[in-house]
Amino acid sequence: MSVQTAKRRGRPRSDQAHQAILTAALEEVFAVGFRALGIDAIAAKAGVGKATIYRRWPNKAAVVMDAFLAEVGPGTGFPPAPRSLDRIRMQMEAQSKAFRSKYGMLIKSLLGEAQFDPELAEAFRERWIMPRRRLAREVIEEGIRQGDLRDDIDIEDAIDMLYAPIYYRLQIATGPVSEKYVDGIFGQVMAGLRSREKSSTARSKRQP
Amino acid sequence: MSVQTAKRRGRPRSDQAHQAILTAALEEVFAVGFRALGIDAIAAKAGVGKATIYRRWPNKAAVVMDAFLAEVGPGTGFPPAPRSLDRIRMQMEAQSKAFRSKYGMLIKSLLGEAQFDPELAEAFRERWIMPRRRLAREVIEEGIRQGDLRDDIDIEDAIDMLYAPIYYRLQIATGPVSEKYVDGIFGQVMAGLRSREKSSTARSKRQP
Amino acid sequence: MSVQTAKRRGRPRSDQAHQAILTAALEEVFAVGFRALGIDAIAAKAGVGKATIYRRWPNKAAVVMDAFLAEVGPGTGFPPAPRSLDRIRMQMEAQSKAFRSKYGMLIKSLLGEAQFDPELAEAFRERWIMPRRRLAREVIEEGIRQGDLRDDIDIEDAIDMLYAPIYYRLQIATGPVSEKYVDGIFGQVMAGLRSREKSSTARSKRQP
Amino acid sequence: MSVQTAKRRGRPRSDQAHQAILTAALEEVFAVGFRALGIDAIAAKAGVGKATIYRRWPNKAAVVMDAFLAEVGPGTGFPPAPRSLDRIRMQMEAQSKAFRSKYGMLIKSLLGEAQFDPELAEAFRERWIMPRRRLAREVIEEGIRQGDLRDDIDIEDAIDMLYAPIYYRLQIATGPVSEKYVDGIFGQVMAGLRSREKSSTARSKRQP
DNA sequence: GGCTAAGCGAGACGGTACGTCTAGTCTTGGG
DNA sequence: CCCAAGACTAGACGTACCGTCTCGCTTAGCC
Repeated sequence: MSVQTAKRRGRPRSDQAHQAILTAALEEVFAVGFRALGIDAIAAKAGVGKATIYRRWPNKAAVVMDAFLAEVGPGTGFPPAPRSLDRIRMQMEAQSKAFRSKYGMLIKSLLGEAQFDPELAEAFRERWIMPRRRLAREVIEEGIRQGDLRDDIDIEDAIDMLYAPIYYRLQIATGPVSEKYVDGIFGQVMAGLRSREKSSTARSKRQP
Repeated sequence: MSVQTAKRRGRPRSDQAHQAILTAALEEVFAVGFRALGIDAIAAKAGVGKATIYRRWPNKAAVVMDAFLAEVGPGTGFPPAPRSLDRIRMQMEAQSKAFRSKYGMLIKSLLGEAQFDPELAEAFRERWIMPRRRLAREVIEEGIRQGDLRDDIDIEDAIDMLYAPIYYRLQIATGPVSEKYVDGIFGQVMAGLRSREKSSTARSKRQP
Repeated sequence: MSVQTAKRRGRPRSDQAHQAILTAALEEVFAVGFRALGIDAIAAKAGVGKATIYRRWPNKAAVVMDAFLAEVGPGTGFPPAPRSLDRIRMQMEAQSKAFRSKYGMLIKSLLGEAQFDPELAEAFRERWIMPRRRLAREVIEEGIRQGDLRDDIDIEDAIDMLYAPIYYRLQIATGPVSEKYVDGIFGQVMAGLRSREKSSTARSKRQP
Repeated sequence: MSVQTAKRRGRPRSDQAHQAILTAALEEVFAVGFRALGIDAIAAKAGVGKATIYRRWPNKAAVVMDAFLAEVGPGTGFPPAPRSLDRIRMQMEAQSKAFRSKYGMLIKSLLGEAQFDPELAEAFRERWIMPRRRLAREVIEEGIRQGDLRDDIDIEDAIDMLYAPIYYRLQIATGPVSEKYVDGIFGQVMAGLRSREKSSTARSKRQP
């Protein structure tokens, strides 16, 4: 509120240029890959001076990060499901599906690059990882309230167990991030998190 | 057979240069970080021509990979423990301890870089990840034989659930890779993998 | 006629801004030199928008040219002297003195820049060089009338011989533009221009 | 002699690249002019990396200076003439002819640029100006020995009077650097430098 | 002992991207 | 129509690093 109240003087920044840059960045990164991507190429394709890019972002990783988030949106909401456990599984499957798509390469690249760029790392964490973790946390808390999950579990740890393997496979490629894999992880983790009294019902869902 | 048997003609490669390069690479990478590291700097510090490096490694990532592995050794063996579950936990704790040390940054960097370099990715997988997975697999199989773990679990998935969170936190830094964290993950995962029977009928599991 | 008579519409140009720009330009050029001088810096120091500068001058050279001329005035008139030859010498010495002052650098810079900028070259010639040449021409013509100088000399060539060496030394620095130097040039050139007859028959020269 | 005795180690600099750069620089400067000339263009045309240029010259002016001198050679020697005065005139005419050629623009540019670049200024003075001044000095001294010129003249001043006007016209363009102009200057200056006893002979040479 | 092959340190090479800079133009809201 | 502010396109600049190459030299095995 207070930040922009003092009306900025001078020519305002062009939203059109902003959008053109993000679009060009995304096209380029899909065309040539993250490493081969050059700021000059983005500027040329966007019909923009390099200075206009550097005025807004510190480096190409930040541009691509913004372009990526502008494309995939803030949080890929989930349709409600009767069983909260189903919602978790659906969430994981949606995530893994994104990883298998062309955006998987982008996430790989951004996470890889983030290992060398603390600011990018923070942006990746706060703008990509955390929104999804918060979603997951809500669903898990709902599962606890519904009695499907034990009430003594560590939710953060639970989220890690569910989602870390997906990132692990994306990055290390010990195997595909297939739907089958995700279901397997989900099932095994749930075996440890599920309430004793309901375990028979829950278990039968996927393998009747 | 023929490669090394037929004594190479000409001047043999200098082991001294080899070692100097690895040492210099490690010192440099700790001094300035992986990204800022340059082949020229390694060559200069090692008192070696650049060509001597390129004759042996394709790029700096490969050099650092070798230097790293030469330093940390092949597999950090584990002292046997009476309970196989204890061995798994000890193994995880040892791994996380390495991640917290100065080598954590190296692993972060190598895994990050591997996202852009398929050859490095394969080297990282085959020379760092897989040896440790094989170790883990042995211990888990032992746990199954001892009846501590159910015999219907997917061992690969189990390894992922145990170790992926450690890499996840190393890279995404949603929290520290502390001993407490590792124990928490271990406990929750084991809650789902452990045999229901109190390990008394362990021997009978393989012949139902 | 129409340009200024028909009262310009809209807000009139600010004389204050005009002066601020010239002052700022001169200060800057003395502070950082002509090459390092930037339009942005002038605008900032003058508290003026860049457009206000470009609305009045085509480039920085023109600004500095104007600032320079506004400072040194149109023509540095000379006090009359009994002997016209003395007036020429005095004029040369005054010129060389200006060259040794801080304005020398400005003249050097403007003349240097003029080699790349035809408009600046013309401005420099018409507004700096020519007024001084005309002054010199008058004095020489007076010398001829007085019989001190031969009446068959080429006045333009004479001016060149007298003044060119000063510019030559300013630019090429084969030696200082000292008073002694100027006197030497004056003396040698005069040796060739002076009337053979000891100025007694001066009046008779125009009717041979 | 001593400088290069300690045989340089490493790969020697390529004379071929050196030559290609100078040739390209000259072609480019004639094609687009000094100001519009870019290091990138030279590098591209020469088939050379930019670093190779910057390794040898500090900036484009230095490159063009070298290219220019390599083209016009060290000193444009003069054919001997019976009369030393004739040799001076011939020398001046040769110089002015060069100024009228395509090299005139180069000299203009280099001298203009030299006003902003002390190193270039020194190079221009020592490698272009001074060799020609030394030639002129020799001829003038010969003229004195032969008795054509007075023996009390200041030779440096005499050279300035003869040559400065040519540079003056080149730069300020108060008129063309024509042969007629040069002859005029020569004549008038000589009128002041010539020995009295021989003046009748010398004068009749050009206007019999 | 001479020959040939390969390795060695040094450092120049072509190439490419970077991020900075300046110029000159354009777009705001306000006078 | 002018003003200050500041964003805009365009493109040169000089740096840095990469991975290759070319020197003269050294170190080995083989003839």
